[in-house]
Amino acid sequence: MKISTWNVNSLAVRLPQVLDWLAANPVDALCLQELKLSDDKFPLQALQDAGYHSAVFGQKTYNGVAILSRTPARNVVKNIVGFTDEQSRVIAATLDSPAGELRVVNGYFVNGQAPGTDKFTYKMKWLEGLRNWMATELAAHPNLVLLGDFNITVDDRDTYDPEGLRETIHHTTEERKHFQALIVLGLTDAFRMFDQPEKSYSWWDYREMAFRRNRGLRIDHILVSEALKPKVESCTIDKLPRKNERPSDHAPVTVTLKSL
DNA sequence: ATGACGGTGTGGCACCGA
Repeated sequence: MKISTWNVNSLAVRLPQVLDWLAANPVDALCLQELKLSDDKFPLQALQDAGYHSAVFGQKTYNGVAILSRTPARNVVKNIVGFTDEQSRVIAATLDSPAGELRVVNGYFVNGQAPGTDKFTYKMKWLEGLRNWMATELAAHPNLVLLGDFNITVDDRDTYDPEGLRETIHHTTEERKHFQALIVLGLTDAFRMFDQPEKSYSWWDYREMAFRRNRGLRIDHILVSEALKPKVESCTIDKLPRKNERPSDHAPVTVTLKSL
């Protein structure tokens, strides 16, 4: 089973690229973030023609998440249970495979702007709400992946300038503590289960030729539960779509699970 | 460097992302 995450930065603009990518990478599920469109504008038919069901939690202009899957999603939950949120940032669903079921939690984590701002405070509260809810989700679903755009670098390997960006947004001790709180629940960063190329990133600024200079961050993550850990075969970042015309600023990340 | 680029919605720009 292959599950992917991709922040597409507007599905209206990126639909052709998503369809091309799915044709080349027929994954079992693709979790999207930053749809930037309301549910009525979601390209349900085009994705169905490509062989995918869609569970959608859209929002006009900002945010918006969806789970595309080969088999229909069950028990869909929108946003963090127990945390009131005006913004469409989380969608969870259960997917079936011949070998069992998989709970997929897809999140577009809060950006947070800068430490000390209201948006940073919102990010911290949001992360606390997510952690609390994930404890319950994990108890109910042993086979679980939490994936998406975390807007957090885990450590110095995840950033092109660990010194210069120390304690700036996506690099603060406070954000990383919240990430570790998810790890403590029994989740594992699938990407770091394997040897990876140095300077592996999943996001590059559109400005200053950041992609060509590989000045990026690894902020898109796939965390797997304890029960899934022995099944993880690989976890990779696909930089190819970032080389397209009109690319998203993020690259898709894919985990492969054996015997599921 | 309060910049850059690219998205949205609005309206000839402002706001936001990371």
